[in-house]
Amino acid sequence: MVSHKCVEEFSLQFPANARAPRSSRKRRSFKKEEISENDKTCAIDLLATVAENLLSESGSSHMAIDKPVNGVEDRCLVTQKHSVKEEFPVEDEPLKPATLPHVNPYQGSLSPCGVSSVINGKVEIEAEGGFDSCQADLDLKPSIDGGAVVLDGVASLGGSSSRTKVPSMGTGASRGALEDVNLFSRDDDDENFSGYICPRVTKKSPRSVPRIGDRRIRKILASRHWKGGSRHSEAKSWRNYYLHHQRSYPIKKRKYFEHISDSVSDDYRLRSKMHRGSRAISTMKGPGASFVSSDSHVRLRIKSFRVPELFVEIPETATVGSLKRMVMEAVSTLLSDGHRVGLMVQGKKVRDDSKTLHQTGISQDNTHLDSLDFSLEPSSEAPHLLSSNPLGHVCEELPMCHASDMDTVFIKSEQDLALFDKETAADDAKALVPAAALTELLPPQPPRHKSKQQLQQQHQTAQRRMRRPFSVSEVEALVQAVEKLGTGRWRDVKHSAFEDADHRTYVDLKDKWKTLVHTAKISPQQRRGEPVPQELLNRVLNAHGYWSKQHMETLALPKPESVLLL
DNA sequence: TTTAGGG
DNA sequence: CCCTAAA
Repeated sequence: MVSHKCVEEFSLQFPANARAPRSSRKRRSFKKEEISENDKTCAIDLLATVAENLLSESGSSHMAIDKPVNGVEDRCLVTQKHSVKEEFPVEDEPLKPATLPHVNPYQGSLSPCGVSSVINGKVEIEAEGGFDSCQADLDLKPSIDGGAVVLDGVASLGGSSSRTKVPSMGTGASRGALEDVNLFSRDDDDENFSGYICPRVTKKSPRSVPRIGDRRIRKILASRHWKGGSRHSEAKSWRNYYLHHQRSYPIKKRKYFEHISDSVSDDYRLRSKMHRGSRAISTMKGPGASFVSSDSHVRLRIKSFRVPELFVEIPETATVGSLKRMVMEAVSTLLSDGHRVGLMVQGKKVRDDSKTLHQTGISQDNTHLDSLDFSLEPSSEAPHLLSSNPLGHVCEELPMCHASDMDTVFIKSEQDLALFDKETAADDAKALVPAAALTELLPPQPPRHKSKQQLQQQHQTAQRRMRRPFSVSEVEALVQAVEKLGTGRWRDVKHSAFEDADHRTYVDLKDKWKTLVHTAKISPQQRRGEPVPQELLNRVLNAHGYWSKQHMETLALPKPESVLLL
């Protein structure tokens, strides 16, 4: 009948392989590249460890070194009195009473930048925070005292924006260390504030002295790294992973930032706690919004268990889903795999990702902000994400939101806080929302180390696909297929005419048809891009009209035969 | 997963 | 192209 006639009318040649598996949409592939994490060294860690060991032997010290039980918050404390208290995470293996210093679990990643030298047992470090010209000076003076070495630490940090005293960290200017710096630095971070306090060589105290101590330390470090590497193998338990990454995190920096936060605004402060064994990995509440703005932006700070705090600025009109994705993107790059972000507002889980933040109650002018919790939830379906992604890269590589939707998207690490505050203080147009913290992860499975390229790949996957305008021949094939199959069978169209075009999904074809119809309806002057032959557009119009009528009739007369029979 | 539509 | 509600 009609349909038959239609087929006749639009009968065209089609590929014979019209039968194809339903799932033609190919996932974007990922390239892989190995990246070594074992090229990190840090002399200061060694120093600290040396001190620790020596102190443990002597029991005499001016620098208190405690060993809490894998405390996250308790890693290092800074007093306001120019004294430094260091706390080290617990080692997996008990420290051996060795005469040689052990490398402490911070390993190289703790302070990846800066230079120090060991000169006759004296270490001098000047660190620049890169934060409003803050500078930190740390003078460690090991001395022999009855067979015990005492490290006398004095640290101070001064700056216009903060007078907080913090210990500076980091030495070891090895290549690997510098690479780490880059890894954690934003490219546009002129001040090289890379998630750590980055000590640097003081101009007034040039280091041209032999580095016997350094060399020794590095050697030990290297061996330790080797050991550590073996432990990073598959057999490594999650706990090990957890601890390892806890160590890897620039603890000093984090503390530093907390301190800064406190000094800048107590509203930023967040408390975290560990919920080992709990399913919802962690949540953390913060007090209410700090700033209220007029441009309907909500700025969130998310404090992760392992990474410096993140800032998320996102329009209220953005969806919860995009917020979640942003958070997930940022966090997942630092985590292993298999997690997704959950969001709770005032204790209620927000499941509808399509809601806007404003609808959800996440807005600058309500009180829900004090009960905004993010959580990490194991997700079996979640794609494998990076186990460790430099935060700075997260900042740049988070274009998962439509540009049109996201006028401003920030995910900032805390080192930017000061600058940020300064910027916003001027126009006072932003809301700062303390966000929840991700304190602990529940690893569904051992983490996988992701490569640099995977990082880039993730970046790419977060982006919109490359634009690939349809060629005339593609349009021709599409028109042909639609003429034959109709406008409601895009999967068939795909398999009929675009079976081998992996980059053309049936959604793409449907969209293209949509635009073709539109193009055909508008005047040629209004058309853009490669001109489609008018002949093809006419066919588009024809087929569109025809199949539209078909659909209409199908809806109007679902059962014409039965009607006739009646 | 596919379809249908809005963004 | 993306995102999603529905089917």
